Amino acid sequence: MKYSEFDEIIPDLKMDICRKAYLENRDKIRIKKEELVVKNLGKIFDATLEIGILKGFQAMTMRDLSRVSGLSMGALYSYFSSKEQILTVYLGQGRKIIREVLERFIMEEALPAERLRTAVQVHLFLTEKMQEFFFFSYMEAKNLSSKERERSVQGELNTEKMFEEILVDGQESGGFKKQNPTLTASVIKAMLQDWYLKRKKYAKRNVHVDEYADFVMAFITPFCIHE
Amino acid sequence: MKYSEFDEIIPDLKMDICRKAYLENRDKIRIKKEELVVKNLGKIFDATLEIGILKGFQAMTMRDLSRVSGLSMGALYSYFSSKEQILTVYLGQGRKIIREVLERFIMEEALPAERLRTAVQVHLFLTEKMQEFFFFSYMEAKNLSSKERERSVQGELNTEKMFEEILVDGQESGGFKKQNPTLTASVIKAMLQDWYLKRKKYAKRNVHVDEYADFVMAFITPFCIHE
DNA sequence: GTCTATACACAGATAGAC
DNA sequence: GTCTATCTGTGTATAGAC
Repeated sequence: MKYSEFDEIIPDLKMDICRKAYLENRDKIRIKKEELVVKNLGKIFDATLEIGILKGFQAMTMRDLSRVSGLSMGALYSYFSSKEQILTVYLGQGRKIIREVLERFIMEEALPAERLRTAVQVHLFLTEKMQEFFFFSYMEAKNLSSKERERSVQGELNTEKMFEEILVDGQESGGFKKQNPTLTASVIKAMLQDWYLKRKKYAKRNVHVDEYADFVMAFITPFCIHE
Repeated sequence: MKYSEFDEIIPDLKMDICRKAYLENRDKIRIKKEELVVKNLGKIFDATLEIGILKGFQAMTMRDLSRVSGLSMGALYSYFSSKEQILTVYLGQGRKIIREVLERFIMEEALPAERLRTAVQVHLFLTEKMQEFFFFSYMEAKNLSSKERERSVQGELNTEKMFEEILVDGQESGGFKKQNPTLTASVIKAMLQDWYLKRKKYAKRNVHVDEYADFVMAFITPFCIHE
């Protein structure tokens, strides 16, 4: 699969986050017209991401957010009861959407070697599509409440677990070399994270996500798979 | 080399940072007794690191810093003229010390394969020894002034460049497989960064830094070196 | 539903006593 | 050199007009 194909298949994730955020927080949001809420949540989340990436969530003021989103301070507080809640809801819903997409794509493949390739590709393609969100999410995880932070860490561990299972499966059903699957999954994940944490570096070097995916596969193959 | 050996050879880096910070900022620091300044800079930097890791530098207040460091607000401001300056001086001096140590250890080796192993080990050992500093430095780089942030990015690129040079050298003088040295250096660095960014995860799994170093070498060897 | 104006708390920074 | 007390700006959050 190429990124261009993936990009066409995948739905509008931004809007999904907003709609899900509305549905799960209807009781807390004072505004009632669904269309309006979804539209304004979009403005709020976009602005949060933009400012948050630039100077961090803590340093973002509600006045900043008001200015960039185009909503007044008063309006913002009829969607969220606190600044902290914006972060919690945004990152929480994003995490759910991401998990859904990852699971949907990766479950399709049967052979371990193909599942490994697909997992690497889908992970990279998804982080390419939502690079800013992933970056922001990574950097701001520590500012979440301990309960939410725990969930965030767990989400990362699940991704790693998925790679570990593919590796164990490959070792058992043949074709994969014997190695420590936990550590291997861990460093594969580190390579994938570099793509969204250092996006600008790769852009400057004109490395396309398809090229990076191929490279990562070429790198891990001689260690993981008999040839 | 084992981490335990490295740990014994290496000087007291914390104190080096404080002493260097004093020497380069004598004009800006209102206190004049060297011994006293170095001691109090130690308290200030330790407290900054402790609070900064917990909730981020932006969220740390000068009152927090006063409480944890044991110095009054007034005293803090006779060492630094602003909160921002504490970050700039601390990260800047840390970066210099780190570069010195890296260069000193890695220049010793002659053969590319040995230099690669040493570079991996020294990098991991250094980040193990100063894990909190590296973590903090990574997370707070975006809060630096644009000039200082540029230096920070450049520091990372230099590390990568070092790996790239070892790889190119190995390819030219034989023994290393032909591959893209820039991308290879990039993912090696990603694996090394994971060690200090996810320190707690590895601690929970009882993975020692020596084991991780061996694993990283085992992982990159079949891709980089003819066997 | 959205706005402006404002309350109130707390941040960074400084003055001046000791 | 270090402290306490205090100034002043800015932050989050709300009240109430439209």
